[in-house]
Amino acid sequence: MSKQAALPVIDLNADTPCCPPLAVSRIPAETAAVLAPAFKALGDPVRLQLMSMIASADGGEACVCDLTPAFELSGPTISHHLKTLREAGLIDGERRGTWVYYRARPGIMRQLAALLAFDEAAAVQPV
Amino acid sequence: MSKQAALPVIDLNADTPCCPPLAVSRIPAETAAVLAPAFKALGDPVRLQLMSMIASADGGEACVCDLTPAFELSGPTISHHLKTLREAGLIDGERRGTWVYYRARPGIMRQLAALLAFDEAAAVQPV
DNA sequence: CCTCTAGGTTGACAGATATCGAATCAGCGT
DNA sequence: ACGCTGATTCGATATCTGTCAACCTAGAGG
Repeated sequence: MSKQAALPVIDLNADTPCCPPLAVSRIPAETAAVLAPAFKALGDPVRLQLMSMIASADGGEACVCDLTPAFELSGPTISHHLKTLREAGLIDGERRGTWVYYRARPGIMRQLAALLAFDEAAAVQPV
Repeated sequence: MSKQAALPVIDLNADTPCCPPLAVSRIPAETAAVLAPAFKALGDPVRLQLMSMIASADGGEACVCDLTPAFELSGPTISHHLKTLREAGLIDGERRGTWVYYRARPGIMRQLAALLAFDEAAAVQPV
């Protein structure tokens, strides 16, 4: 990474309550355009596993050197998937010496989860 | 791969507690292969809006005749997106007379939301 | 029967994506 | 300096995806 001039990294960092659940009020087109790439990034089995390995890793971060051998895929391919997750705003990478560590961004994950909330309370929307 | 072996409709109906959150334990490859298509289906702005329009519709269902004119897209394109959502197990369609109505499947939505849960309790996993 | 309308299916096409090998970059050791 | 290792970027390619025009199907109503 090193330089991120016009990276499409999503700004939804953490505190933004952002959006009511999908099932409560219709998502505006702009919101959909911003959040869809995050779901898209999770829409690949490899990336979903990568995301889980990173988010559930001890210490909250995972080294690429531990992620790559977990799949029967080449290094460049894993790197590509990590880049996709990064550009979707789901993870954040940091180089420490020889190795690169990734950690999940809790804010956007909570937003996606909130968007998918589907309880009885959500069904009875507050007018 | 992805030559759609058997029925595309996902079996995760409602009651399956299924999986702990992404950030709690590493997702098995099989689970990722099953759930990734659902995220993938939500990874398009049009489908995300369609999903929201359907899930938040009055009575819990929406007519295609109301969905199509909400976008500047052709009928076949909307139909294609609805098929994608249906095959991902996110919605269910029913024809009543001339019109076709779609409604959201709460089970899989709750599963996806649970998978993305990311609270402090999840971060501090029980050893 | 026939016609009309609402949706879905098919075929085709441009653009995106997943994957790899080769090349490149970034640190750490000698 | 040099080489070694981990990670990313580049180039190429096969496949997938979003979109539309054209066509087909299901009901409703003559």
